[in-house]
Amino acid sequence: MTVGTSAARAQTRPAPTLEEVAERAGVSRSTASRAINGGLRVSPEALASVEAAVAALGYTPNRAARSLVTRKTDSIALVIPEPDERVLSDPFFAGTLSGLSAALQASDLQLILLIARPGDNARTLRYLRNGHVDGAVVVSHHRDDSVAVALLDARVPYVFIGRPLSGDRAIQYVDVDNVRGARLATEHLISRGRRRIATIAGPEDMAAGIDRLEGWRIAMGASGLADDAVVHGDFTIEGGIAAIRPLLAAHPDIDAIFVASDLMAVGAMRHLAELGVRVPGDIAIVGYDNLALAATVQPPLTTVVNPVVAMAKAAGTFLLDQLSGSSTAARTTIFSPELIVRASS
Amino acid sequence: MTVGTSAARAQTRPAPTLEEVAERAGVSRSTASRAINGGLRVSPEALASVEAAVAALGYTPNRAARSLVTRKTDSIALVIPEPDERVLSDPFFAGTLSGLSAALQASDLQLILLIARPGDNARTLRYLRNGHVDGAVVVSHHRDDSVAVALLDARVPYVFIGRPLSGDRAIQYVDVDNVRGARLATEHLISRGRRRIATIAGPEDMAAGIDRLEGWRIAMGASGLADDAVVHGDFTIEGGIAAIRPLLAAHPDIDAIFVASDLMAVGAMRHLAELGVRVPGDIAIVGYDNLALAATVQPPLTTVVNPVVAMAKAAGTFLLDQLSGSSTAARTTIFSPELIVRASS
DNA sequence: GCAGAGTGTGGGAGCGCTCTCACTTCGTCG
DNA sequence: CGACGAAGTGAGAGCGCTCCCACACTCTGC
Repeated sequence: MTVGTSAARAQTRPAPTLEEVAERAGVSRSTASRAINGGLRVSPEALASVEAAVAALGYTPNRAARSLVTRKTDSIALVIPEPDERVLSDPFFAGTLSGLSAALQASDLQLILLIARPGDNARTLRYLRNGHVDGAVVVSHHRDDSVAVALLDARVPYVFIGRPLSGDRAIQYVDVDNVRGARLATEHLISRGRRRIATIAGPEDMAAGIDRLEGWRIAMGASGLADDAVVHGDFTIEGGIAAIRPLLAAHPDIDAIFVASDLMAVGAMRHLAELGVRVPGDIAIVGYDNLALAATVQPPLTTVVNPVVAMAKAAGTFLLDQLSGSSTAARTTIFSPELIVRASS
Repeated sequence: MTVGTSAARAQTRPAPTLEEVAERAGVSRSTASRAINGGLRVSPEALASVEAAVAALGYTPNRAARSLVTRKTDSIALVIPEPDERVLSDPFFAGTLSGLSAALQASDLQLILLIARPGDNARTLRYLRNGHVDGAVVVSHHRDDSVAVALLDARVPYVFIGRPLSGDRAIQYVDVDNVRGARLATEHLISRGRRRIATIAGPEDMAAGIDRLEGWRIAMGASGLADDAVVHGDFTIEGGIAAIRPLLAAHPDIDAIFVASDLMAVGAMRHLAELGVRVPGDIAIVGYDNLALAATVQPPLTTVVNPVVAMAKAAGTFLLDQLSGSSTAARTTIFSPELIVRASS
């Protein structure tokens, strides 16, 4: 009987190596390796006995050793600039994670969360370019993402989720057509007979903010309506609440508001209710994003679908394609927005 | 002039190695390694010249090579059982991530998101125990987390966030005292003169659901009040909405509800409003979690603070301690809940 | 004066894996 | 029937790093 078989030695018992698997299977390390990695050029018998040995030993390839020779890490980074609560508590973030992990499920890639601290961009970039990850998905938020350009130079496969704003170079991204979404929303209000349509726009340093404002302007201009009733918010409920008072003060005659995010729309509706303004009776409201919230507020909110999960999934799939080499062409995918009409308009 | 210096060769230019750093610094690989890893037993001159070489070359140690010999991966996993939207879109999840990444900021540890697919537990466990990560933080949700026990056996340092339900063995976790929180909430309602206090409890297979129900029972029992008005929800808005009708049908005389989550409380309040029931006039409401939402609904919701970020931070710090060897004793940390009184009660 | 401790340094082994290459054993065709 | 390719295999090198060890060399104290 062996001494200290389980308790005493458990903490130091090393993970089984390929060598051990090979020995147990009665083949060479080379054959064992081939058997494990797809089984090409391996006889059925050898394959079977290696598989049995793997199962018996509970073998998992040592990622570090493999990575050292293949120069791949089997992991990709989800880069999140600005680790403030704004990003993480953002409802989109959860969707991004869902979609991305769904896309990665079939593959053996690990998802590494790379939270880029504001000041420490250099560190993040160094990490990305020195071969620690095989690819990167960047959640784009603000204008100054120097990450983008650096990624291009580093030749690391990447995709942005959301059009990055940093300049002129061709960057691969997945996004939804926010201009068109805002146009749909605004045209819907116009078709309902509204004429004095204001907008609570998003931040001016975010692509979604800019594009949705532009879509509203285009729709208003196309119908010959004035596009002067604009106030900016920060995409939060509080921002929506805060926007209402100045908007009504400057434009008391408005009969509809296109709000660039559901959260802001909810805030706006709440404040309007307090002021005794009826929705949609006095003012019709259309939001954006189609959060779960939109269906459950009173009145249910007309809104534009923001297909975050699908976008993230597409980003993941695209990255996978790049990594497998089946697609090397730069590509951007633009999803189509969809209007969901509910009682608020 | 060299041919193809940047464009042509950029994509294949290998990352600088320690060997190159050493050569450039005029020292041996050993000395360079020592200089990079803390600088012990290295002369100031050697240290300086290595540092200069590192900067000049933009050197980053190859993690795989290092990991191969040190048998550490410098990464920890955040394990998330059940990758359905329930978990990821959970507001706590964002908080967990925030807290954890805050705790890890100072260290060089990478955060790997390990999303455990329901059926594929074996794969997750194998990943965890075969040395792919140095430690794990597990977001505990449901009763059957076999992950817990396996982690114990695997001797991988770990912490659970939220008390795991899987059985009798001593498991290290960080949690908030949900029993006490529920008691605080219920006692508050009693002190306000309410006597027929119902509860919308959480799922019976989650620690938070169980504990908050128990806290309510204890408080009710201590005051000699009947603890029969119980209905279960799933911690979502929809769950709160759905709970109201059966609750009122079975107990039409209730004058208060302790709702085990803010989301359910919001749903409940919304449905009560539709039924013409006044809050807090007819029925007082207390929620749980203190989400941002709680402060902005009408009426603002009395609730109990659930310090998710702090808990995650504590979990991260604890894990760090374990990894550095400064603390090996099993430990559980229980945070104190705090009642926030607003207009709904 | 010299043993002993302490300090800085370089050489070399080896972590666990993949991959190239050489080898054997077939089947198949001219 | 010899030549050739294809298929299956194993030996060996080496990825970039850390760490052990041997080797100088300097400094102390008797």
